[in-house]
Amino acid sequence: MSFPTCPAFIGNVLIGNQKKYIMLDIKLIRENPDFVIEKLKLRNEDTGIIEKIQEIDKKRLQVVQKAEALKEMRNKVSNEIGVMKKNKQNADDKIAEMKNVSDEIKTLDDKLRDFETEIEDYLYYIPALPADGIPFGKSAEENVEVMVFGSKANFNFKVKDHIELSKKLDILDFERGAKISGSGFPLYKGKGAILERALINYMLDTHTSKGYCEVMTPILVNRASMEAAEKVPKFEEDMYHINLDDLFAIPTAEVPIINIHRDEILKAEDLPLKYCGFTTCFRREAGSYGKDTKGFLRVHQFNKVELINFTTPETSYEEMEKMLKDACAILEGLGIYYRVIELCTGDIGFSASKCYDIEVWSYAEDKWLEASSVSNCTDFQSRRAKIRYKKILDTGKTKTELVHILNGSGLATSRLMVAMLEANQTAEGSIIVPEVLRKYTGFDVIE
RNA sequence: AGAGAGAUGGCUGAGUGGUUGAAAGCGGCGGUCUUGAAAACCGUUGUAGCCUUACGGUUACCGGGGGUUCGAAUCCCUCUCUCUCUGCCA
Repeated sequence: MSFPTCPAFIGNVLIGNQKKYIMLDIKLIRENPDFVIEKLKLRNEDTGIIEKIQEIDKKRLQVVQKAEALKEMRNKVSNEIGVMKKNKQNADDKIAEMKNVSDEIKTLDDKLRDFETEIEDYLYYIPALPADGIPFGKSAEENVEVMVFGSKANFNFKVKDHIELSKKLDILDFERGAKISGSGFPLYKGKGAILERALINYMLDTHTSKGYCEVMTPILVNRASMEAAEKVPKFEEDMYHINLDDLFAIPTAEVPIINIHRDEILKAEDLPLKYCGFTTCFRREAGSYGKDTKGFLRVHQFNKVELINFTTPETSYEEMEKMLKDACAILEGLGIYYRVIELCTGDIGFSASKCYDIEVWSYAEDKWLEASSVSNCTDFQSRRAKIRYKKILDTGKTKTELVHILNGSGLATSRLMVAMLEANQTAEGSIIVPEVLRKYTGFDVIE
């Protein structure tokens, strides 16, 4: 999904959110602010927010120390009171004294909570720091093409777009989908529905054969899961939401799959932990205006196979390359002309440190369409979702450390369907089914 | 959906206001014994902050949040989840 760019820091305007969202490690800001500022500059972020955080953090620490010293006294004296009472001694003086101390502690704790909320509210607007070596750039125009697979086909007839093709073959019905639910809710029919099912099965079989554990997850999730996956409240208006039960329709399987291990400590020997899962995905696409809205190009409901990898910090970038290959393998199997681009610092998603996009060629639109996004979110999501693992140190001791989380679409069927229908059309307007799908469809051609 | 019961360390499970961060057992780790292993015995064994060069000290955590109290695993409120019975249902 696309993330809006981080809003600039403007005084207290952004403050006041009650929720707690720790995204960037406060320790990193505490210990190495220059590094953080340097990295944020690459993302064209206002870095004034860092100094503000440091300032509050200092005040916070003073309050913490004062409160803890008082608590130490309270604990000691309270124990003494207990002993005195046991010995039938009068402890009224001490109790009165401790009452005052307790009140003071309460005041300090309130203050502390305010500081922490304030810090977290600032942190909430700081995106993940870009990884080393990411191409610098301000916008999507400065993304870098990494590789191209295949070559553009030459058609000796005028190519039809996927809408025209599917209408003629009666495999997709956007009008009736709109009647049932609204625009952007496609209806698959006959061989169209079978082709969709074939694609999903082909993708799942391919991934599971490479060691991904297939999961079938809930597609309505609670608020806590959405928060852990960094989707809410920042993108709340992009979600379908069921008020009565406070449940969200997932925008991607990334949400439920990441939440499989929320608040868990994983075993080091289980990493990398790889999942693939098919789900239907729902996106309100609020504010996407009229851009790319034809047919399948932008829909509210679509099907997607998602790849998720929980791994160690040492191996996450290596694993990312593997995940990219796994996603590419699907397109290569289908014989689709595609390219991989590496997103520049100005275009990477909010929670990612590095991101590749896979784009498929649309002959009708005469342009590349984004079909997949493979991201390394490092510890950004795991910090909020509290997903850690026991790291075994050289000394033999263990240390609990945040895992790195990678996600990649492998892939969404809608854009893929656009590219596939267009690329496999014949002069007569029928569709040749790619070889790898035939064992799933049971037919070779749609005509 | 209604009625009842419950949620404690890696696991089982004690603990109902005062040195309880938490008995006991299991498991894990280290050791003694053994040619080796088992058994037995002895010791050790949670996480996260903060202070300290270190030794160490200290705070918080018994499902989540809030409250009462000098003091809460223990009392009160609230939320979530689990189990049993009843109802409904693909």
